[in-house]
Amino acid sequence: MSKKTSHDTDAVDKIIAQWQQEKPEFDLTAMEVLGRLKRASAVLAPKVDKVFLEHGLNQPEFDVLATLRRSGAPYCLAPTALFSTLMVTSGTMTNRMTQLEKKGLIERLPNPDDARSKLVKLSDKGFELIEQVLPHHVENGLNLIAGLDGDSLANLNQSLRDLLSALEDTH
Amino acid sequence: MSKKTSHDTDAVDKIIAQWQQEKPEFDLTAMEVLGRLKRASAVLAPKVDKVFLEHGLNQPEFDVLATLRRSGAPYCLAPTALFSTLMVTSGTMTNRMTQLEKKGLIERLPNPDDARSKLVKLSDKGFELIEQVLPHHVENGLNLIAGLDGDSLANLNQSLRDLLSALEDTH
DNA sequence: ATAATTTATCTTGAGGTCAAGATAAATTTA
DNA sequence: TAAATTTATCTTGACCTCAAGATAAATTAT
Repeated sequence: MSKKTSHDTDAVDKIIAQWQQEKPEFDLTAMEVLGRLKRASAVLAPKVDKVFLEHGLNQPEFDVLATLRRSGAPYCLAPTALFSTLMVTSGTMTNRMTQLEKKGLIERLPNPDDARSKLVKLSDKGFELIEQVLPHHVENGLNLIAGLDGDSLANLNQSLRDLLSALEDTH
Repeated sequence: MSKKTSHDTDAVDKIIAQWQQEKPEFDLTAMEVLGRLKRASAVLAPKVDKVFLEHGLNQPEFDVLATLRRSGAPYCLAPTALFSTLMVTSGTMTNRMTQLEKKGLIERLPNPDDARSKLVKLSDKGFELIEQVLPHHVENGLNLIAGLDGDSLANLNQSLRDLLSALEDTH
């Protein structure tokens, strides 16, 4: 039961130590941080999902509802706006919309400006559900990062922002 | 073409600004950093995969070969060791092994100690392939993080380690 | 030793995603 | 304006993953 004094190790340290042994000639800097990033995502994902599942949603469904909700009234976007923000293909978005419509959480309205698309709108039921889930999601997130002190958190956040803006800059 | 002076924004800043507008009563600290973590993984994944694809492998296949390779000679592990490390189910591992065996990249040997399992071993062909991919993978990783200066990188790495060891500690 | 339990893996069925191609509306060009 | 091109979405088929249940060997208890 190691206290988080300052020099705890994680699963990635062990992986890197193995590579160090087998491939001492490599610069493992990137593999280490990229491995950690991937692993952190993988470990966190199911813990985040848990809250959605308790409300009858899965992560993809939550993502759509949350995107609509945060876009502000009238909570209505074109499919292209949705799948661009969510970084999925149009086919994936079609599939999600079908599911959400089946559940009565969104409605599809004709787009007066462009007959090729139908607008996607949060239904009353969808709005109520997302309003209900959101506070639990926020709370859950705070618990998940509770193990980090303020400095670590601020560092993590800023470094990730740097990384993302560097990556997104490059197209 | 914003230079990375110091205050670049990323996609998550925009998302948080929307939530701020719609839900000013929430503490968004966690959503921000967790969102960034998820997004960074999502943006990086295909860029990492690219190298594997160029060598006829996908990410899951690479993960298996790499795990065997870094375990050291004789590059042979039980399926349980593999799927535990890789955080996937036994069924997923069965599936991956079938694919890799079909490609001749692994062999399955009887386990002298336990007849319930067959050991998974890197074939000569698998060994050669992973040796060939590895340097490109390492190089690619270094390029992907090239946008971060040394301090940011060290901070990111340590914060992620803190987070992971906190999460993994808790069972 | 034999039955009960645990451990290791495989099988099956369902779900989510993507790439590529199909449709159809909007826009541009001739 | 008619043809060509572009844009927005949907359809299809294949792939990867998981959860739950099936199988079979190893271990423990009686």
